[in-house]
Amino acid sequence: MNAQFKKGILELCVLVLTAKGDKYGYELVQMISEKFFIAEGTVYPLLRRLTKEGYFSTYLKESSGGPPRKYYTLTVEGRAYMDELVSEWNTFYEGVNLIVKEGLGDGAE
Amino acid sequence: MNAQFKKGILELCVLVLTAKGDKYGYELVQMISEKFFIAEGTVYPLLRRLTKEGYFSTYLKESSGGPPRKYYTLTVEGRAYMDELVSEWNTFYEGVNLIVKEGLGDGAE
DNA sequence: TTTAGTACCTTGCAATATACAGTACTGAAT
DNA sequence: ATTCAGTACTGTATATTGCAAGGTACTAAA
Repeated sequence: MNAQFKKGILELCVLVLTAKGDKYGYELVQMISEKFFIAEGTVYPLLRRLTKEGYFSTYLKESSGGPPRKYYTLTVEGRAYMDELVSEWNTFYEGVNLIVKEGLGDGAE
Repeated sequence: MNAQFKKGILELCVLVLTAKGDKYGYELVQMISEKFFIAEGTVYPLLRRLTKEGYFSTYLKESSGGPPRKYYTLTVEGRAYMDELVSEWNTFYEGVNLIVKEGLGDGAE
């Protein structure tokens, strides 16, 4: 999968995936990996950055069968930022799809 | 518009927009600008790179009302690469939309 | 002659995904 | 007992690419 496509989108992904409930890093890696390849080394720095920017708060929790997990909770600002990104994403991907349709010419232009 | 979203996608855009007929740089800038913001300084280097990589061939043509235009013609390799990118894009945006749906929970998860 | 529009080019910067390397815990297989 | 796979998090160096901001140069209208 084209690595460039993911720029900015992974941010959107981790934000929306924590919207309905706290998630830990490794769990997010697995959830996103179901849809397309993602490197572990990408997610953790991203989560740290978003936390630093105030979009997440975190807490540790013990795990049976491994080291403790760091859970990420979306803050109020995080939720607002997520809404903004989702809205931008919708505008964006629809625009791209129009261009693709226009270019490939399935009779709709 | 989030600048990161466009990484790699502008490449896809200029390729598909030349699929049905040769286009010149400024024209591509205008076509893409109808859907979302794009900086002129982004498109020209991109077109040069894709030409260097063998995906475009070019020719100059006089214009009434301005300097000569540089037209870009999609090569056979360019078309193959475009097909690949379109396919990757489709997989990608559908994956992202599933994640967004999953996260925002409109009952479909 | 000055401005707006057309049309192209170039450089430096910022953002971010990846590769790669490392730490550390648990449990099953050798 | 030890090795390995899986879980879980951290950190750094690198490559790619979009943007800002500058520039050149042509035509036509104010």
